[in-house]
Amino acid sequence: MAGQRTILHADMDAFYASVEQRDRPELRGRPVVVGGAPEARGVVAAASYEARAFGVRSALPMSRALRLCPEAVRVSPRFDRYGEVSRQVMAVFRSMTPLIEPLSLDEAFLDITMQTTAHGGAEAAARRLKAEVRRVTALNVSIGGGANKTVAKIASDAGKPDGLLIVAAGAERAFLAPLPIRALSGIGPKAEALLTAAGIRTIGELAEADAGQLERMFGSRGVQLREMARGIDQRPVEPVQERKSISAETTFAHDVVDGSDLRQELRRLADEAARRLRERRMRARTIVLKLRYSNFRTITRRATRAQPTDERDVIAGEAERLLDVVVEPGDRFRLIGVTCGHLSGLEASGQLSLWAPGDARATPAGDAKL
DNA sequence: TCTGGGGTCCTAGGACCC
DNA sequence: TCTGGGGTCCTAGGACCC
Repeated sequence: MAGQRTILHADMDAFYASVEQRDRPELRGRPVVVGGAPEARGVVAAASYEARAFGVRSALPMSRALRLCPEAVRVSPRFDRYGEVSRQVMAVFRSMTPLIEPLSLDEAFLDITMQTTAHGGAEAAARRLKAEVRRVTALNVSIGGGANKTVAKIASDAGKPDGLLIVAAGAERAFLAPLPIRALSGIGPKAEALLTAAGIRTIGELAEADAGQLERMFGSRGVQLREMARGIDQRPVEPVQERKSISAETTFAHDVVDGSDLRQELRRLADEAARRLRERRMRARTIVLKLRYSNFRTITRRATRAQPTDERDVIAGEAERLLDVVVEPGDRFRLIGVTCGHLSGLEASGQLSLWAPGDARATPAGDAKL
């Protein structure tokens, strides 16, 4: 049995919106919404706390967000910029422990089990991290801590914004019990609806639920969910994770019927995917074409090749072949995309290559997945 | 109100082999 | 005349996360 661990979950507050407010002082104190234009069918990628007061949330259609909050300033995302700031933040985390697992540009797990004593406890360590992130980036980070990932993650959410909440050893189950099931990572709209229909609304009720019933509802995941609800979670913090796919997709501002328009965008996406494959010194064996019809029905079609590739023309050719099989005259599409999967490093496909820092999702440079 | 773009993981069925 | 079991690879769709 592993001993008691100390896991932190660090999560930047309203990250993209906060970076914009920091970089553009005229935006401070105002509702800021980062995301695509409403005319281009954009959605909200991040909303400042001023905007959240109007009910604006991530993933909301931008048209609706701006109706909820007409005085909001919409800002197009600058992912390169967020990436730069992310690297600074991850470097701060890494200065405390090498055991960090980035989950996105603005979020990471840290295993500080070995550092806790030296820092005078988990709370002191978290306080130090918050101060250092603020010093380096002038941004706020919320930190949650506890015996495992589930507890740490929910604790960081519970403390937001600018939060710091450490759940004491032994108090996990009592901490989780009153919270809604939706607070658990892994329970989305569908699972929530199923559980609610079964009379299960809180994490505490999930912890007490019948194992057989959960297994019928969710398969093997059902029992895992109940364990999480009981505050039990042995998943390690994994600093290095292999990238499994690279994708590029476009939602058209207006539905597309014309085949040559589809083809043109598809070639552009293939080019983009190929470029990113080469950047990471990787090759793909599977090419996946993704199409979303105007009625939102989404299909995928894939082709697996004997040899991995990073060539634009090969990727485009496979994707176009799949497109020809699927598209019927008169079909209307709102999205087209390409995914390259079944990835291998160059050395695995017969070429000499040194270890490439871009290969892993988490790297020493703090390159979170983009 | 009309739904992004980047990902991960899981399930289930079919082909094929021994 | 009826019909194994295990393993691997592949495909399509869906739930979920940030």
